[in-house]
Amino acid sequence: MTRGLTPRIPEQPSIDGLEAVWMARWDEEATYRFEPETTREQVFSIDTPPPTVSGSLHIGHVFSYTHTDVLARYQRMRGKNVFYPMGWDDNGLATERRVENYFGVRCDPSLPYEAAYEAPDIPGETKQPISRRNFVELCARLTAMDEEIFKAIWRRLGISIDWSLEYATVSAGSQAISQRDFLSLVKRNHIYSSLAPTLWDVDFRTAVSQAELEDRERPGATHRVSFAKPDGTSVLIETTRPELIPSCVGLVAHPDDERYADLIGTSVYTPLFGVEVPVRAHELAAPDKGTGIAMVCTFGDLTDVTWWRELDLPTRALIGRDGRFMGADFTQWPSRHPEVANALYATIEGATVNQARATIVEALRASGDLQADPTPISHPVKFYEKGERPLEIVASRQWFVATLAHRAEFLARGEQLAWHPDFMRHRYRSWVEGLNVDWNISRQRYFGVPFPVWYPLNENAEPDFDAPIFADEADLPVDPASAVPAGYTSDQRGRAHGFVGDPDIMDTWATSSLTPQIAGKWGTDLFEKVFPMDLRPQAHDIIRTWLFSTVVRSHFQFDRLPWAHAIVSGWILDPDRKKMSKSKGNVVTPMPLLEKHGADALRYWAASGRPGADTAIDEAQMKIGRRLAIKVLNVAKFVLGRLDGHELGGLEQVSEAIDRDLLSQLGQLVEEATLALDNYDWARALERTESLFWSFCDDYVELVKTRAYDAEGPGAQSARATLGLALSVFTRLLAPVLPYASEETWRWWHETSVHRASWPSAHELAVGETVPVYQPVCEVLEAIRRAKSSAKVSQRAGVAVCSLSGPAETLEALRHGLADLAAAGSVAAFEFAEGPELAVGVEFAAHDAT
RNA sequence: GGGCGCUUAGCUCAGUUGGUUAGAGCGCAGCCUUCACACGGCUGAGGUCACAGGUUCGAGUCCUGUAGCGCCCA
Repeated sequence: MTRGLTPRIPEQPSIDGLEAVWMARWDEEATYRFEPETTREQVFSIDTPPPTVSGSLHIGHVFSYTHTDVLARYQRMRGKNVFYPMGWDDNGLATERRVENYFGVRCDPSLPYEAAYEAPDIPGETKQPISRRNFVELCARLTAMDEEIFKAIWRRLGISIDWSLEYATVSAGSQAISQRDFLSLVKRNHIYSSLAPTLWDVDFRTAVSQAELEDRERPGATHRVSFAKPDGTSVLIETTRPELIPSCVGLVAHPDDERYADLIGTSVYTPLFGVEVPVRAHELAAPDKGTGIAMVCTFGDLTDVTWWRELDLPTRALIGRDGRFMGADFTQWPSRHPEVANALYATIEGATVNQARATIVEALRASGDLQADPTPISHPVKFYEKGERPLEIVASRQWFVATLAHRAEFLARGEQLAWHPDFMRHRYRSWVEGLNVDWNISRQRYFGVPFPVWYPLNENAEPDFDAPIFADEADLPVDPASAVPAGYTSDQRGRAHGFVGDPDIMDTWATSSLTPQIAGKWGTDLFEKVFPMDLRPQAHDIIRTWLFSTVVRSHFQFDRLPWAHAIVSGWILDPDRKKMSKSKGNVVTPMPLLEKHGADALRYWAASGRPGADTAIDEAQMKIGRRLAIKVLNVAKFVLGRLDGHELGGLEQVSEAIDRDLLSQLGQLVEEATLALDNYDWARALERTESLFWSFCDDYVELVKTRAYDAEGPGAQSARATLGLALSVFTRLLAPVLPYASEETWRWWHETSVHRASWPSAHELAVGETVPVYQPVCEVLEAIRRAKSSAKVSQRAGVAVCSLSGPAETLEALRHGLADLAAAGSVAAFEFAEGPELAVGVEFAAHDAT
C-alpha cells in the first residue's frame, strides 16, 4: 500500500477569524519579503501610493489598494520577486491642519521651544500658540499614531506589503533624498527661485501651486465702471473686482477690436484715484466679454499676470499676505489728485477684500463712475483646494520647478507610459497642455522638508537672494534653521554680514514626487534593481499632482519614465452613487465593513471593480464575496475528504471523458485569466474564474460525487485526480483575490503558502483532444432538475426514464456521461432518439411522483 | 468652450477582433432540510441593449448625430 494523502480539515470550516491566524503566520514565514539578492529582470516593483495620514482611511483606499495587491500577488505567484513597499505621506498641510484641530494648537514660529510642553487633553476654544519645534513634534506624534491605525487596516485587508520596506516622506532619509534632488536640479537650472506673482491662500498664508487649484462656482457681480479719457469723455470697462481699481496698471483690448483701435497707445485715468494708466492691445482680451476692454490690476487673476508680464506694466500690488489691503502712497504714482486718492485709500487700508469692495462701490456710485447697478452673476472663482476664501495673487519669493519650458517633453513621456485604462492618458495630456505657471514648490508652512539653502546678509542684515548658499550634499538632510553654512559661525545667524536660513518648506508633492527614489533607496545598489518601477497605481484625482510631478522629477534626474505602467482607479461612490467627501458626511470607513463581512469579502467587492471605473459601495457584492470564500472552504473540505487516504492522482489518471473535458475547460480558463491579469484586468480574471468555479461546485462535483466515493477502479481514480487537480488550480486562481480562504484550504494539504505557489499553467492541465461532454451533460442535469422542480418533488426523487433526443453527435457525447448523470439525477434508465436539438424528457418512478 | 467616460433585466454590472434565441449575481417567486456547504442547493419569471440615422447578408458591438449622467482641462 502506498501512503495516501492525509489532509488536516477542520470539522466546521469558517472564514471568520482567518485574518488573525494568517496575518501572524505570514509574518513568521516572511511570505511577502522582497529578496534583495536579485536582478532587475526578476523583480516586479510597485511604486505604492503613500497615503496621507490625516485622519481615517477611506473605503476608497481599500478599493484601489486591493487592485494593486491582486496584481502583486499574481506577479509573486508568477515567480517574480515582488518589491512592494508601503510609505506614509505625512508631511504637509493636511497633517498640520489635523494637528491644529486634534490638539487645539497653532504654530507661532516666534515662540521658543518648550521641552516639557504637554498638549492640552481637550482642545480649547482658541488654539494655543506653540513653537515651531513643539508643533513639529506634535505632527510627528500624531502621524505615528495614525500610521499604526492605517497599518492595522492594510494588514487585516491582507495587502501583501513587505513591511520591512516601510518609509515616510518626512523621515531623515526621505528629506535627504528630497534635498539632494532639489540641489541637483538647481544646479542644472531646472529649479530656480524668483520674486514673482504667486497664487496665495490668505487663510493658510502660504503659496500654492497650480495643481492645488480648483474652480468653484460663486456668486459675484459685474460692475460697469468708467475710466476718464484726457479729452473729458470716458471709456467703460466691466469688472467683478472693483476693489482692485487702486492697483490698476492699464487697460487692454484686443488688437483687432476696431471700437478701441484709437485708444490703443493712449492713456486714461482710473476712477476715484485718478491714476494715469496706458491702454494696450493684447490677444487675450476678449472682445465679446463685457465691454471688450478690461482693466489690468496687479493682480486680480492669472490673466493679469500674463498681461503685466508681457506688456511690461508697472507693479502696484496692494493685497497683503493676510488678504488685507496694505499701505499705499498715491503721490508715488501718476495720480492727478494724489491727496484725494490717499484720503479714499485710507478708508480701505487694512480692510479685507469684501469690505474694500463695498467701500469702493459706494465711492464709485457717489462719484458717478459706476454706470447702473452691478449685475449679479455666477462665475468660477479660483480656490486653493483646501481653502475657504478665493485665492489672491501676491508677489513673493519662491522656488519653482521649470515645467513650462519642458512641456513637449512631458507630453512625450505621457505618450510613452502604458495607461490602464488607456483613456486616462487624456487627463494627463490636457493637464500638461493647460499648464500656465511653473511649479511652485515653496510653502510658507512648518511641517515638511526644509530647503537646504541659506542667504548671506548684507550690512543692513538684509538677505541677498541672488547669492544663495547651498548645503553640501554630504551633510543632507539639513535644516537651515539650526545648521550653519560653511564659512559662518552660529552667532552670525540673522546678523549683518551673517546669514539666514530659507524659512520655507517644500510642497508635499516636491517630496512625494520622489517615492520611487525614496522607496528604492536612491544611491544604493537596491535602486538599480527596482528602478524604473514596473507599476504605479493611483486614483485619477492625483494625475495632475502625484503622477505628473513624479514624471517631472524622473525626467529631469534620469531622463526616463519612473515606471512602465500606471493603473488608475476610479472613485468610490456612496450607495446612492454620490462622490464621497467629508463635507457631505458620507465617508465610509473600512474597519466596520471588514469586521462585518471579512477581508476576502471586501477584496472581492473591490476586485469586481474594473480598472478606472467608478464603483459604488455595495454591501450586497461583499456578501457575494463572502459566500464565495465560504464555498472555497466547503468544496475544499469535500474534495480533500474524498482524497483522504488515497494517493494524489496526476493527469495520467484522468481517464473519463467528462473529467478530461472539465480539465480542458479549466486549462482554457487559466489561459484567459492569465492574459487578463497580464493586461491589468483583474475584474475579468475574477469573473471568468468565478463562473467556472461555481459550475465546478454545482455541477461537476454533483456529477462525480458518487463515482468518487467508490474505493477503487479507474473511474473513481479519475474522479479523484480531477477533483484534486481542479481544486489546486481553482485555489491558486482565486488566491490573489481571496488570500485568506485560499491560504486556509491550501494549508490543509500543503506545507507552504499558496501565495508562494506557482501560478497555474495550462500545461498542468494538458489533456489533449477531448470529447465535448461536460456542457451537454450539464444541460441534461439541469433539465432533470427543472422537471423535478416544476413537479415540486425533491431533487433526490427517482427518475424511471430519462429520454434524450438530439443530434447524433450530442447523443454520442452524452453517452460518456450517462453513469454520472444517472447517479446525480437518480435516473434508472435512459432512452435515445435523434432530433434537431437537445431535448430532455423525464418520467418519474411511480412511487416518487406522488 | 475643448476633451474623456458612461447609458444593457427592479438593482449592480459582464458582453475581447460584428455572427444563432443578449448573459451573471443580487433582489423577487416557487421548490428542496441532499451524508462539502441552510453563511446552503435547485428552478423560474424578468430586457424593442438611452434615442435617431447609417454601413453590413448580419449591429448591444462599427460610423454619424442627439439627449441624460459623471469627470478632466480652460
